[in-house]
Amino acid sequence: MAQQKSYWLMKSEPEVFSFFDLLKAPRKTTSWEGVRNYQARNLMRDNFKLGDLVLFYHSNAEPTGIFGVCQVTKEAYPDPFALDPKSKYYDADAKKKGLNPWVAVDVKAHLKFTRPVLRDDLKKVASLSDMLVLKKGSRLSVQPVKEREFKIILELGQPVSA
DNA sequence: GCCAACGTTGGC
DNA sequence: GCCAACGTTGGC
Repeated sequence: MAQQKSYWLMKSEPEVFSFFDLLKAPRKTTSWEGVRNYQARNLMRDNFKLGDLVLFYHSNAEPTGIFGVCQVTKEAYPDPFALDPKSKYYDADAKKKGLNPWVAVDVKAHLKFTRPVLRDDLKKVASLSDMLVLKKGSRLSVQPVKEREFKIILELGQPVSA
């Protein structure tokens, strides 16, 4: 049976880590660590598959929007930062129990948009109005995206190889 | 900087 | 198990 590719959106504050940081990273790859929300974790742990494509969204920024696409290059593995007391993602409870519930994945820059698809652009497209990221109060940092939505966004972003 | 919406914590 | 209080997210 053919592997079905899934599509995702992940938020990052560009002050912390932007899509441009990812382009400059060694092998244009980063570990996506520090997710500390169960719903987001479950998506990464159970549903992220090699080759899945991820929209890279800048949140809490000026401007907010999608700047490119990355690809899953390593499926879920235990997030080492959860057990590192020096990390801001440290989870003392996980350390104490000797049980790390958190996972990371690796993603690699895949496409960069020649025109970022800003939040305001997304809001103008009626067929994207169901997107979770556009809902008021939506805080989920890892979200599923429909193939249909993904394709529309690619058209808007005019991507080139990253 | 404000504040609404959300997820988590902890007292009961 | 309820729910108020709290801390965080993130658009504006």
